[in-house]
This record gives sequence, structure tokens and C-alpha cells, in this order.
Amino acid sequence: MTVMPTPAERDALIAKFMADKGLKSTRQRSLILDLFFDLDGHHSVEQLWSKVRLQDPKVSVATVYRTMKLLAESGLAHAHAFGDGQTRYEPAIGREHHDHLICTRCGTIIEFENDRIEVLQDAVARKHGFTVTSHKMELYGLCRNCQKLA
Amino acid sequence: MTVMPTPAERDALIAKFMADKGLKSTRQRSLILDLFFDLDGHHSVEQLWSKVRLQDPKVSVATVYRTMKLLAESGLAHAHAFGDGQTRYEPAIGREHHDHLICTRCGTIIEFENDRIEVLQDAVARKHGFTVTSHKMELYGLCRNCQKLA
DNA sequence: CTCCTTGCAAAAACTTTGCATTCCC
DNA sequence: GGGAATGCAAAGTTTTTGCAAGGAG
Repeated sequence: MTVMPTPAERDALIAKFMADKGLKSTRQRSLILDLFFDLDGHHSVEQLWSKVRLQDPKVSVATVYRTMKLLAESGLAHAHAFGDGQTRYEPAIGREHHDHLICTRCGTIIEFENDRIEVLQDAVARKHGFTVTSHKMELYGLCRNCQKLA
Repeated sequence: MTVMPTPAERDALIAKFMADKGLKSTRQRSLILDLFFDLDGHHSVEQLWSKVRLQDPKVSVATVYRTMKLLAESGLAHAHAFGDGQTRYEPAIGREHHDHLICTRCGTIIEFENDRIEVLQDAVARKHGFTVTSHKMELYGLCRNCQKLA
């Protein structure tokens, strides 16, 4: 179900993000966005910063924090708090919504999609008068491999 | 669906918790547990500490942190990270599992239960070879009241 | 030229920890 | 009495912020 946007589509979304927020395009921001959207999975600011520094050692971690916060506010990234103390960000462009299965032993994260669950979630929200803008579902347990080892 | 345990049942669960972990019963711990299990909803350590101090101003916040961590490890409390920077704890005794609708504007949290979603979650996990031990589902959006105001 | 953005370091917010003292059992 | 629990303060983590300097439009 994953629909990768073309590079042009991606750039258009990023350009819209900049325009909507009145942001300037800077060397640091472009670098951070390029690296971030090429990543799969869920990355802490620290992890992202380490990749950024490989290409430009002078970018400060504060800039990465500021950029990711803006991205999350605008919906181009999703922020997750999986239980370790860090916020992890995940690209939200050209992807269907999905949820997570998290192995509490080895940390493996598996993504899944389930339309029927989404439908039920919407129904629940409506019943309570909520307009849902986003949601998170995380299932914690043991993956196949860790069940054998435990 | 909420099934309140009798005070005796609750004390039995707490006693088991103490015994299983080899913990001693202290004045501070008893006070913290009593107050915590009388609360509804999701409370930060800071909030809980402020209630504890009303009855015993000398209890330190470190003790509350330590106690809540033990409780969460033993399953008598659930820890949540709802996106503000704090861990919130919620009593897990005598309650059916439930999930949360969170208003991103006013912070209201509504709890709900939906058996059909749970069934689907289990099916998804099985398909990926996972044994699920717990899960979280959070729907973020605007509550009825904030929709009018926004 | 103007305002936005950055880097740096300091600070803030939350949580954990070391250690001497106190308290259960 | 002995080991566990506590209080206190210091330290640890993660994230935010103030401000002077630099950069984009």
C-alpha cells in the first residue's frame, strides 16, 4: 500500500510546507529534509543529527530539533514516543497511515495497515463527538524470534 | 465495563505486588499507593506528589518516581507518554483495557473500549507471529467543544 | 536591508542515582 | 542487626531558548 511520491512530488510538498509556514530555504534545512525523507523507520533527533553531521559537521543539534518540530507540526512527519525517553520521527509523505508492532525484547518494529481498524476508530471518535486528525496504535509484545529465545 | 475491585481485593493485589518483588511496606509507599489508586485518569508524578505532600510534606519526589516505576513494571499501573514531556500513570486494577481519545487543543482525555478493534489487533499480531502483551491506541483530534471554538 | 535562521551555550524540564541516614522485619 | 527504603542533592537526559552573528529573499 506504500505509494512513494516521485522526487518532484516530494519537493512540491516540501515547498508547500515552506510556503505555508513562511519559512526560508536554507542549506541546513535542505540537508536535514533530504536525509530525513530518505530514511525509513523511526529516528531520534540524535540519530538524524549524526547523519547530518557526516555531510556538514557544523549543523547544530538545535537546528535539527527546530526543523523536526516544524515538520511534525505541518504533518510531514509523525512524532512517536515509544517508551524510551526519546521522540522519534517518521516521514509522513507518500505513505498510507500505518501502525506498529513493537517487540519489547529486541526492539524490532513492524509496521502494518488495517483498514477495518481505521473504520472502527472513526466510528468511535464520531460517537464521542471528536474530529480525529491523527492516531497512533502500538501493539507491544514478543516477535517470533524472541518467543523462541525467551 | 469498569469492574471496581473491593478494597479487600485491591489490598490483596497490592500485597501480592509487594511479595512478588520482595518489597517492604513503608509509610511512604502505602500513602502513595492509596492516593494513586483512588485517582481516576492519568496523572504525572508531579501531580501525584503534590497530593502526597498534602498528607506528608516530607515525602520526596524521588520516592514517588521509584514507586510508580515499580508499579508500572509489575503491571498495576500503566505508563503513558501522550506527547507533552511527561510520563502519566493510570491505575490498572479492576479495569478493562481501554484506549484514549485526546483533544489536542484542551487536553481532554476520553476513554473508550471497543472489543471489535481488540479482536482485529490480535489477528494482525498473529499474522506477524507476534505475541501481544499490551497495546496502546490513541486518537488525537478536537473534542466537540473545541471544534466550536477553533 | 530586513527579518528569519543558525550556532552556541545556558537553561529548562523531567527523571535517575549516590550516599548517608532511617526504617522495616 | 541487617538489608531495604528514603531524602536530599547532584547528575543525567532530552529538549528548548536567548542572543549575537550570519544568511535568504
